[in-house]
Amino acid sequence: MALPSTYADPNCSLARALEIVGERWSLLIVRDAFYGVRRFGDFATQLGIPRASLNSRLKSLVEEGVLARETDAGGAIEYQLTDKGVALWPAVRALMAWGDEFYSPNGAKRALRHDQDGGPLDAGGRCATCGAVIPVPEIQIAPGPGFEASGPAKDPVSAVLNTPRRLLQPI
Amino acid sequence: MALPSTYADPNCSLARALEIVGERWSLLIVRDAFYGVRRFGDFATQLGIPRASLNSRLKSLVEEGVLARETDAGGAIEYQLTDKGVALWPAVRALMAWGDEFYSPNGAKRALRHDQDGGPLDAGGRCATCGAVIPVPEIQIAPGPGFEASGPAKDPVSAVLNTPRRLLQPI
DNA sequence: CACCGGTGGTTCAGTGATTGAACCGGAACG
DNA sequence: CGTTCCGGTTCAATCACTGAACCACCGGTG
Repeated sequence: MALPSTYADPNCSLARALEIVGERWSLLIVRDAFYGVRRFGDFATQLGIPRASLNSRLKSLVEEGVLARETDAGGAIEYQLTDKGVALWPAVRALMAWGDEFYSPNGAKRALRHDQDGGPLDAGGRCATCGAVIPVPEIQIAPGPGFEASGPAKDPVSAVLNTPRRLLQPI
Repeated sequence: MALPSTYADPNCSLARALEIVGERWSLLIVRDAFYGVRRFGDFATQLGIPRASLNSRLKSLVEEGVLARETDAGGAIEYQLTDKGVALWPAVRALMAWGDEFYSPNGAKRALRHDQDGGPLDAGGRCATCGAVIPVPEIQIAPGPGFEASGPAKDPVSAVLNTPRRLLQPI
């Protein structure tokens, strides 16, 4: 989306939201951030996105306050979801659910569970066991019935990502 | 998004979903379809989208089965949401809610209610009065507290759209 | 200090998509 | 007939994305 002329409609929050996360790659970067990816190089290899595009997207996501760019103890740069970024989870989940429903005949590619009690999450993000809406850090993600294993993982990062783990847990 | 090389990741339903509705304008077209817009010209003036782009998007959405292109009794062409298109509602609602939360300080720009009993809908699409998850055709949409009236409506279509009405109800 | 690998980031030409404005053609109307 | 409405197309100009090579910094190591 062009920065100069945007979607314009001042009374549509969807248009506003899409100005931020509607560009190519943006939501996939956010998804990876939910999965625990934090490093520039990991985003690049994981998504297969050109480094120039990745840099531009990270920059705009940081500007908009969806991601925070931080230097960790070892001096390495880390991109982490802010609260505003984490608030995108329902949208990400809804789109994933739609993709699962219409393009994954064998069931969800990723199964979501409540990490505390193991209950599966319904379409609304509610745990079937305890009935509560589960906060993001307590959500466990694992390969689901529709997952298609493509041989042993190519790179170490996706190997880790295809293992059951909690959202936001750093790699 | 390019048709040739896509997001690739075969195990991510988000990537799959974004291949369909992730292109510029696509989700806004779907939103307008929820609002009841059905005609080519109405989409064009309502969204301010170039007609060539609109045509290309409508074509791909029809190909993907999100919209259906039909000729009505009077011979006019109408684009309507299919069941698959209507299934995008939770994603659209989630993104609208995110936009409202972070970019509309005075509250939601559009208020959602259960048409049957007038109960407001929560973030999960549940009616506060009857407690049920409300099906799309029973959802009423109206200007909310964050709505910014910009003088009398310019064109008759947006005039109608800024009036309380049910989703999917043709203009 | 010279060298080295890892990592975040930049540059740049080539390609493809988006834009806006003008144009096309059929159908309904007078 | 001439006009208007409407879905759709054409086209040049612009803009964004891509891929591959390159750069700069940093912390070791010899």
